[in-house]
Amino acid sequence: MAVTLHASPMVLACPTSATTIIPKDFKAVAKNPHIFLLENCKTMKELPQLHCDMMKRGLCRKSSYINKLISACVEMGTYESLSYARRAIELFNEDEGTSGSLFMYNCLLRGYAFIGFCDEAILLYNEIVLSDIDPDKYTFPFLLSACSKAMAIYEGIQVHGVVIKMGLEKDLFVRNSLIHLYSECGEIGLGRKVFDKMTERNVVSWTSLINGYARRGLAKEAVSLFFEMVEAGVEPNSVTMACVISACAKLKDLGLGKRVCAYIDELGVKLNTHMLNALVDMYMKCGDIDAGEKLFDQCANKNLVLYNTVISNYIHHGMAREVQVVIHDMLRLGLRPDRVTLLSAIVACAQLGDLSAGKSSHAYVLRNGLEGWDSISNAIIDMYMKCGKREAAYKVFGPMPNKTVVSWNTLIAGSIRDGDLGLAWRTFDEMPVRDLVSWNTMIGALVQEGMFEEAIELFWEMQNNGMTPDRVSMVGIASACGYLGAFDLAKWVYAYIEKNSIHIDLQLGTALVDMFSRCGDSKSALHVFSKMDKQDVSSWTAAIGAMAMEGNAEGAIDVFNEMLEHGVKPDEVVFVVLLTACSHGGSVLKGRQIFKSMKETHGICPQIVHYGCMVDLLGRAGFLKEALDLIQGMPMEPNDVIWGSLLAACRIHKNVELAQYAADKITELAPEKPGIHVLLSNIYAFAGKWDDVAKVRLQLKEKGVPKVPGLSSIEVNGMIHEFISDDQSHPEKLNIDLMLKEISCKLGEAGYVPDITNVLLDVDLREKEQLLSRHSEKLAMAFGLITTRQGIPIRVVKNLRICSDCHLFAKLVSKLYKREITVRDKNRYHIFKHGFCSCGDYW
DNA sequence: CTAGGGTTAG
Repeated sequence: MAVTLHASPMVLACPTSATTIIPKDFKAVAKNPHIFLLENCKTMKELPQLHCDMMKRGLCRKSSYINKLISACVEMGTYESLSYARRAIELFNEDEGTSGSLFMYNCLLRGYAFIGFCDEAILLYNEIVLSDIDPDKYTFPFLLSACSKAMAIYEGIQVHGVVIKMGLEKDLFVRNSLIHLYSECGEIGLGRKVFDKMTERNVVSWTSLINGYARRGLAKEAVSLFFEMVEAGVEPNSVTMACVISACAKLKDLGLGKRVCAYIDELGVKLNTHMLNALVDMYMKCGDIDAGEKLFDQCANKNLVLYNTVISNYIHHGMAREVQVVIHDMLRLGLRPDRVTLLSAIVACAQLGDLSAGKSSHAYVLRNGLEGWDSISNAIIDMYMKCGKREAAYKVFGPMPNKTVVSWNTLIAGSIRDGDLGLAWRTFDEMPVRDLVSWNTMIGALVQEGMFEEAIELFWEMQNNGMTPDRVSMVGIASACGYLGAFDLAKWVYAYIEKNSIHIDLQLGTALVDMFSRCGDSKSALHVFSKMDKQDVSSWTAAIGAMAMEGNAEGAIDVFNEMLEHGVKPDEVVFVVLLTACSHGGSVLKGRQIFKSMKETHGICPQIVHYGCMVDLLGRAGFLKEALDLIQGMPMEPNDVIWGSLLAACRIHKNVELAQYAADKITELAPEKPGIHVLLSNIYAFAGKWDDVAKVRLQLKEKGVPKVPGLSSIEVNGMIHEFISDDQSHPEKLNIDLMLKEISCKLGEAGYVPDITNVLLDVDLREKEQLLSRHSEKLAMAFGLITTRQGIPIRVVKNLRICSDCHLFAKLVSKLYKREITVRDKNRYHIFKHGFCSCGDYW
């Protein structure tokens, strides 16, 4: 007695292209024209009419005709055609004296299996049972195959139970289907269990299991199982070989792939299209595009799948133009692109921002009824979003009957790309199911927007919602930690990655190096860097940046030279970091050399940022004249940043005249630039030119030029506390005030005199000191002294550059309170110990 | 009757 099954409500709509039916016998054709027509019926256009004609002639009472009709529908393989077949069986049942046979039902089940309509297959199965027909050993392979295609493990396990109840579990085909099911659904252990119990195994049993391991990424096991199979005396066929080759492709292990190829030669397995396809895929996935292309070009009769393989690999390597060329090529050969081709085509349009090609791809999709496949619709949404056509994207999304979490994620990512964080949030809130990608996307967006605390908060919230952070989550959170200088959290991040053995790839490795470097722990930064299994310019740049952060020019140059020894070609960015390191370290000589070598040795033309670095380097060191000469000899027009660097240098070296000149230039180029006026009035104030100070102040007021407020943060017990200048809002305000008073007394006794040159106003001395004493970094330091135990280092992060008074203040506090204090300002790290700073007072 | 190729979002 058979048992009925429960189907989940999800219905996958996946039409596929039809296959050609060729008549076998012309005499039979003449005798049975309807059979001939049915065998050649490839679309649903002609079928209803044919069916009608058959009914008129009473042919529909013959099961052989209905069987042919069902076959035709199964071959078409669309939801529409299969529903039609089902109606045909119903009509057949309604006729007196006829009822559907198990063969018919099995045939239709095969159709559902073919396109992975698991729920429809289960419903049909229930119908079979309810009409008192006992399913047989042919029924279950189809049913299981439908479950496999739909990745419906829950339904598959139910079917497995029924199989046992019906005593069919010893059938070889049923067992093979079960292995396949578990392999497809990633339950390789269950597949292995079925496999181990078998007394009789054939090549399909082995191949299914091998493929299961390959799919799980356990390519090593897959390959060794393959050798085991050969030893057991089972001869591998081309399917087995294709599976093994694709296992190598997944491993991205070209060496192993080549060894397997040699073995194939030895065994004498003939190369067929499937294997060739697997080979091309392997070469391309392993990064050897040329080898893949060569094989592809040599192939005499390329089929659709081979084209699709090449096209999708092009997409993966960002070769969107090549995709368009190849698609053009296949159209010329008369090959009809299918849904997989279209998917790549649309992705290519999205990458290129090619709206017109995207639109025609969309039209092709609609013409060929491919929109039912949700991946296609999602790709179209993404394409329209990337082409800046938000409305068109929503037009596709709105009526989509089969929205998935990917559809929602695509919208979110699109909104973020548009800079519409509000819309992204609303979409995030609105979506019915959120997955890891949804959370990671939002976290990434917050990081990009500079909302680091919020990013970290969302990171915890994500875990409260049952999500386990992955590699991508860690990349996002690592940069947030870096920017916040949240060292405790940074250490946790790294420990978490180690504990959960999250693979540190290029992206994550670089993020971690950067994180530790920004947290002032260059040792850990270099440690992570050395543990990365691969390094590129970006990761080397991050490592050099760790040196730059410390103002260690020598170290930066050493790492740079090491990079060159490893044969890594420098790019524009690495020189920016390198020159910055020289600037912070005061290495004028080295800086000049590196700047010169850019073009002469490395063939990289200095851009405006590099000139900016040089002006900064020269100006800071007091070579104001040389800096000015450099600016005036630049091959491009100097911008406000360049003049800003010079102005800052003038402030340090108190050159009022040149400062005025630079300030004029800046006002010309960027009248709204914040900070410049402050800097200039600073210089005037120093020179006692109070009239000019007043003028600048007036300008500031009139134009409403924004002044960036000083902002400092400190991490205590994993919590980030933020302070703005003259902060009155912190709950610990009273204690902080008391602490500041205490410090100021102690410092006064030690001979500390506030450095008031940084206060730009002609207010009286008392007021100046008052303003100074409430700088955000001082508040943060005081808070740190209150809340942490003796001997615990205090780490403060500031959004602007530290002022000279706070610098002096920190030095003395480090000595009097015997505390190590780290202040990361906009540019670099200052580590205060025993009354001295790591920057050597040069910053 | 069972096994193999191509797939979107961070």
